[in-house]
Amino acid sequence: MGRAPCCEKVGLKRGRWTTEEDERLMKYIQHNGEGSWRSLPKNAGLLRCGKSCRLRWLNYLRKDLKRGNISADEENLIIKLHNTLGNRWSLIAGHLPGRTDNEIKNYWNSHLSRRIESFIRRPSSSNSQSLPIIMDIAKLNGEQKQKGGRTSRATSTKKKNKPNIPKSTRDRKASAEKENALAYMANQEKNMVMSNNNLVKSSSIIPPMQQNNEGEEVMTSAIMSMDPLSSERESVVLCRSEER
DNA sequence: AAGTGGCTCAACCGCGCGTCG
DNA sequence: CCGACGCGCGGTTGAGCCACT
Repeated sequence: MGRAPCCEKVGLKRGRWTTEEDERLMKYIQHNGEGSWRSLPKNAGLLRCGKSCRLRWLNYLRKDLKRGNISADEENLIIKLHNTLGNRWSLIAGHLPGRTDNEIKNYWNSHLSRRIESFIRRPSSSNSQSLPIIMDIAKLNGEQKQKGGRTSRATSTKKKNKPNIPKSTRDRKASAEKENALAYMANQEKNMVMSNNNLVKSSSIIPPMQQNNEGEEVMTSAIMSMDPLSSERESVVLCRSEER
């Protein structure tokens, strides 16, 4: 049983888009507007899945897209937003005009996460460009689920049929390194909370969501900055997310 | 020059949510 | 109320490029 596929995949084209397909899609949307993605390919004469058309339009063909490198300002904003929003790339993208969620997600995975990992691996290095370590108390408490709204894929029960087994030795190595890094980060984060018990008595005491003066629920998170010249924790700031 | 590994990013996949009949 | 449908989202994949040996 299960859910019907989003579209009939038999006979549909996949992979890279050709310029001809791009033009066809752009022309169609210019005349008919966005939406109705399911019927769009048929109406536009494209041998593509509706989803594929939507993705191509949103991530590549839209006029308001900003191409080129992510600026330092944008990068800082991404880091800040990722702290408050987590892996909610579409929300983060909403704060960065002309950038797509896919672009930000890729940038995070290929640039920023690696930089954060490498910084943590060398906490006493003299790298003054190092990023602040940003962490979320809710995650330490094992409370990753957000309240209401769309649930994060990370928390969903996925991979029933597809165990995450890397195929090549290269992939296995990368996977193992990533796991080591994540375990290390988790350990570091726990130590941070424990070693700053003036502010955080115990991660289990601080609720992941707290109420503000208006009675609204807000997420509490801790931003910990580390002096690159010292292995000591320099400061700990409790902050609240802007919106939830 | 050929082989290998690392990186980037466009595209795909699968699932959750909102809407509608 | 319930199920089907369409959309949107986040995670993952893999082709292509580049650097290094």
